[in-house]
Amino acid sequence: MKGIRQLADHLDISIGTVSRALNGKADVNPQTRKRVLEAAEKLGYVANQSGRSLRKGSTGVIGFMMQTGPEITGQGDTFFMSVFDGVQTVLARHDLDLVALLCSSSEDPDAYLQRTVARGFADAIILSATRRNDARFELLERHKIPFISLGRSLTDVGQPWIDLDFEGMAEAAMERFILAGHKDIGVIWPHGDLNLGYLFIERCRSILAANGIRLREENVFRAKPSEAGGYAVAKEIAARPSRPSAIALVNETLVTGLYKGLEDAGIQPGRDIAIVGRHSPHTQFLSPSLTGFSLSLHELGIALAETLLSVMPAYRQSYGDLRRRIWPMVMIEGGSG
Amino acid sequence: MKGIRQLADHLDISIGTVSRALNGKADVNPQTRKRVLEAAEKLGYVANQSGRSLRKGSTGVIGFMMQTGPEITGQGDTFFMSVFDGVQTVLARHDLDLVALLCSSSEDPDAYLQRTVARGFADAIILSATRRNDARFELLERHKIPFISLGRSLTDVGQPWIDLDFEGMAEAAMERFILAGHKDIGVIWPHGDLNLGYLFIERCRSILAANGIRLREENVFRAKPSEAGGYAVAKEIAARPSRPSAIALVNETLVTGLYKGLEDAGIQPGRDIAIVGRHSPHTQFLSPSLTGFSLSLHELGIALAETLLSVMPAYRQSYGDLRRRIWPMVMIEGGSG
DNA sequence: ATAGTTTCCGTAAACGTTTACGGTCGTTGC
DNA sequence: GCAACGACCGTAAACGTTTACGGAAACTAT
Repeated sequence: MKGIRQLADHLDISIGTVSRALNGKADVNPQTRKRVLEAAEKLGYVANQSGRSLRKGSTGVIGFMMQTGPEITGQGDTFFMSVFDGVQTVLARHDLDLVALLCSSSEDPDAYLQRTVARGFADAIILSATRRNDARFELLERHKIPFISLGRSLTDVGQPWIDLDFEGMAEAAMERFILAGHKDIGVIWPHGDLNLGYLFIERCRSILAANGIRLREENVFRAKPSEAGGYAVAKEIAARPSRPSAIALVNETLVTGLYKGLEDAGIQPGRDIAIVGRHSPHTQFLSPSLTGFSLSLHELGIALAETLLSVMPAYRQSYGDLRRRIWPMVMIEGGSG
Repeated sequence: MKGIRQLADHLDISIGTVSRALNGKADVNPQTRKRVLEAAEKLGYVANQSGRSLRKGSTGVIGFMMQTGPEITGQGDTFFMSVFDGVQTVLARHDLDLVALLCSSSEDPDAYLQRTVARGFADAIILSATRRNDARFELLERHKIPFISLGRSLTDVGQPWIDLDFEGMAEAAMERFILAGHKDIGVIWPHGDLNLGYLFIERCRSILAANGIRLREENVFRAKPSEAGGYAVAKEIAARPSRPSAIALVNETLVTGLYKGLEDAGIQPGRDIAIVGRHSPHTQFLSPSLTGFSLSLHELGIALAETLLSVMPAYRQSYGDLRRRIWPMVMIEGGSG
């Protein structure tokens, strides 16, 4: 089945009527509509995307931009797959499709985004891996394409965002450490320019300061957001003449490597060093069990989708004024700290 | 910058010339081409995707279909992100973009694919999570859209594929077990209808049979491809009056849960039960270290891209006749079996 | 100087839709 | 019996590109 032309010829009616029938417009005889629908189904006709979006000016696809490569910046990828699933449950109700816009690790994210939005590929976009200063925000604002971000940035063009409560996490972790009597506290700061790292570190620093404790610079460990990164930090800690008695981290992939590295050095998590981190499917079987923060990724996805729709003119009225949300996480107590 | 029309008016030349200049056609004055290119750059003009692909009949995008949801079917975690990165290094050379076509776990994969290909969304498609019998193959064949698959299927329409060497893995694992004197051997078969499970199990069975050992049915454990799935298998094993002395598995996400579950039951991997599995970033810090199979995901991605291009008419001549490949994995000896 | 050739550029058609507009026919209201 | 109206459908323009075609210069060869 080539196009609407063939379908119309086959039914011996005009393409206008066929189009109207297919799109559920009002002024078409119920009976002819039925004929059209059945024929389309039988012949497997689906409207060509290019023609349709050329005419309508919209594509019906929502893009979720993410970076590829062996090190997922900031999150693991079961993370995204679960979030996507939540996003789609909402989008499907509006006949919108979600695709992942994959930016190669060897390409500049800003240039990539520039290219794909100028091409008119997606009607709206969800950004992830937001950086401290993120030029993508201004780019999308300039192009007037609706978007939201998973994560805040210092760059602010007024768009809504949802961000995990890294600051609340920092507070809870630090207070827990302080209450337990720790004086020498360390923090792992994932490599890269992701804003979440800054948010976390700065809040840790201020909470400690408020309690008369100084976060010493040598206790701020930079690490790649991967198992190997966590392992490297453990080695570094082990090599210190004096090591922190507690450590907090924000990236869920680091923690397994960290555990292993510490154990290899004879340092037992929970006994010799307290650890507070993030939960993921990979952390559930650590021993001692991890004290960490957890959230429902599916629900996060739903919230992202709803927030995005709230900034899309065509859907704005159905969804209220969802602006910015700090997404809460719950702490699950374990034996690690 | 709206369209080519505005750009042409701004330069005071015709849109035809602008288009030719932009697309690197021969008959355009080098000087005007320079002018056009510079103006396009300055004004941020990029050709509209819908108009372009409507006219050309091709979109310049390659789709990689995958399922979303908390359980990545068949592969874990950073697997796909690394593969994508490899794919993109090749595609970028041809100005092709890769997007992930995300099929929600609540949607039928066949229907999803039907919809997206009929819409003319992508020029070519890479399929993953291939099932034992996979109707998607016939669908794409019928629509005459170039595609390959990561994984074989009983359904065969002649398209190229690349598949990990699960059978070689089965052979190596079984022979290793046999050589070590194991008589009671178990296998973990991931849930679902993925073909790789069948390939693995059947080859295990035949190798054992050739050595006079019968794979007992109660030693074939079905498990979800997740950490929790591995843990559940361990519990099941532990509950047995007599348990297998060796176990092989094909999914890399299972193994951490399996380790943990066994240890919780006082069964030590490597000492009380031999384990052979798959390597991934998450398995690198297990102790005892895993005896498992490993591969370069980046190179796999490159191979996938080249194979796909070899079935696309526009690129066929640049890439030879890449047909079907069993992708080798290397075994890394560890302490687990 | 003329014919032939090359270089460059403009014109217009085509790709597959959607939709504003207008037209036909039958029905209703007076 | 006529006007007004509603229900339905066909026509054609428009969306932003690419590209086949032809034509106007400028250049070359005779």
